[in-house]
Amino acid sequence: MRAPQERQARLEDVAKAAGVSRSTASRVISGSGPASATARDRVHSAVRMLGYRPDQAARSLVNRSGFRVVLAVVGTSARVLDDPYVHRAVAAAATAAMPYEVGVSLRWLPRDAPRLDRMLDDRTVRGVVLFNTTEAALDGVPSAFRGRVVSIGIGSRMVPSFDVDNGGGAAAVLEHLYRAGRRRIAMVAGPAWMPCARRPVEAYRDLVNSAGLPVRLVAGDFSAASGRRATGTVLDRWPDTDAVFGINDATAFGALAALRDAGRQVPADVAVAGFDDIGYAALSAPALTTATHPVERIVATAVEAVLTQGGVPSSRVFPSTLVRRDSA
Amino acid sequence: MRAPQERQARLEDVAKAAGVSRSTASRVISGSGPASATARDRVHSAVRMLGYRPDQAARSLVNRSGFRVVLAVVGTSARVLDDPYVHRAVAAAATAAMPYEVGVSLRWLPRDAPRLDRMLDDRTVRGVVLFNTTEAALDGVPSAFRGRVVSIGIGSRMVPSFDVDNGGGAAAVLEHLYRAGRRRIAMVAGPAWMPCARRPVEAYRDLVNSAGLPVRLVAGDFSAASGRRATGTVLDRWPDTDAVFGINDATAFGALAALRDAGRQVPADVAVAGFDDIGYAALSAPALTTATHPVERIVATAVEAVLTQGGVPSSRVFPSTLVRRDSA
DNA sequence: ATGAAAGCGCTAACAG
DNA sequence: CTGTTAGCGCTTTCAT
Repeated sequence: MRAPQERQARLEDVAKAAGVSRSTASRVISGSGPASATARDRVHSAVRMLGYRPDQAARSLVNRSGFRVVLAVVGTSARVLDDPYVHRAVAAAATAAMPYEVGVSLRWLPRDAPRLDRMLDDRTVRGVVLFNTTEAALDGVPSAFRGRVVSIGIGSRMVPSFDVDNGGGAAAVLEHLYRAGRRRIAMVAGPAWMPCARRPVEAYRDLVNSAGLPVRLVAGDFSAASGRRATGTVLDRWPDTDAVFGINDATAFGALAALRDAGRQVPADVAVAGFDDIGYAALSAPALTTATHPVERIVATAVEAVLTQGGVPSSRVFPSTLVRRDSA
Repeated sequence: MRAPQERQARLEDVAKAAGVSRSTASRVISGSGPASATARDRVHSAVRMLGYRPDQAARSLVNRSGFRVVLAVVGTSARVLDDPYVHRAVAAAATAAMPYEVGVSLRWLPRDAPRLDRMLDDRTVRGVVLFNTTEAALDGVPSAFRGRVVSIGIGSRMVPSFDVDNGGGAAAVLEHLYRAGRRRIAMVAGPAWMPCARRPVEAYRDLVNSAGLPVRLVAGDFSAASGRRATGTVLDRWPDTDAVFGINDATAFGALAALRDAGRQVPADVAVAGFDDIGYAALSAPALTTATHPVERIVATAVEAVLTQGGVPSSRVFPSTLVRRDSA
């Protein structure tokens, strides 16, 4: 309802309109400190009347609070930032942070030296969202920063975790393969150092152990190229493999390519399944069987947790469900 | 070289160390206003000595400059933000903006009412990068904001443009199809309202006109689903089509799926080509022939242009080159 | 060319 | 519960 061409209302304008002091107005608006019910009402309606929006720069200055969220991706090289999964996450974060009037930055955190403290004592940084984090990186979070760091992946006492139930999702995929009669199932895993790739591997071990199947495990790096390479290795070492489970969809696409190169029919000769259910999964030839990964919701929740200093954020696991298509 | 556990140096510390006043130090550091050579040297070395970094919040407050870059994507619905192309762009922007200590926000701009002014008088916004913009949206940029708005796509006198040479890239792809003997080439275009999809269509018209080929043009919306649908339409209307050119790779993947459904061999019966050279282009069956689109470089250049208020940014066109694979 | 002084808009003691 | 006062760190007139 504010006249369009006027100068932005300041706190002082609100206070004047409400007939209170700046301090009272500030207390009401920021929700910290006491205020009478009447003062509260009058300030709130003045805010609405004037279309007042607090100046974030001024707030940052006095609170030393920072005005951007950093997505810190742990990895062995800066190329981890090229991953479509990371891209989706950044877009989701930038969208989720929009209403808070804070921006998002993207940064590679070297696995060998995940120096989080340097990032956290940067006054421009309001919070950090960790990706693919390791125990070492989590241990490097000083307790003074509790609540300003969250993790998409494993967490710690200090750092709440927001993650997909990739153990459950992987189990669902593997069970599907098993029920379809597959008995010589290979898995292309992620890098061994990556904690978030562990639960799917555990799900795989659980299945092969309990069903008495052979273990056929090869490491990849989440990329399609590595899926292709690793699947080549699988076919060399265990030519009678009848299913390949990729740690993610990109890996599975690489598997499809390798099987095509080798002249194997999918799913007739070899079934293939992935994880994530990215857009292209419905378009590959054959369309990819996989499990869902609600990246957007997870990231949005994590970003809001780090931005909402109010409630202490608590960890949360997001379900993953099987998506049956043609490849398995 | 600064001791790690000390409080961040302020401008006052620098001034003291350099033996000058805060004003002089400020002038030297921000590079505006006069300063003697000696003062300059002393301030610069004090900065280095103390590891001084200006407090962006304080700067924002006094300069009213803003501390985030908004990527504004024009489209008919908020789902335009789901596009992988947009995701890559956001990630690239967040990376490019990192050293400037500013974050990135992502926002949908309704095609019907691209209200840019609301965004530009938001004090938290340092600059805006437009995506898929229309002439109407560009006309809505007040001249007061010259230099604070750049466009990935078409530009205007007020708004510099950074874009791939998609006309040239499309021409290269089409020429490749023609040289391979294709004479009944269909194109799946983008939405008619989208200016950035026009030049490839012009390239298509140029080829069919000059070579006397039939015009087979169907609209899509950049999605794989639309590519699949549109290719179905093409096959219905012109069953003897021997090539399909998609406005982007996603569209081309949809075309591959449609042709598979229809039992056509690619490239034997029908050649398929796309545009963008995204990661999966090398993995589809068959691998997709396409043209490059250096999104990361384009976005990084645009973001730096909007952040570097110094030089008036000038428009720039980035080359696109043919990538021959198996589908055409 | 340089320094003193006055804010940018907000929050947080501290009295009342 | 409320108002007064003093800054947060920086830039920028305005004298000198």
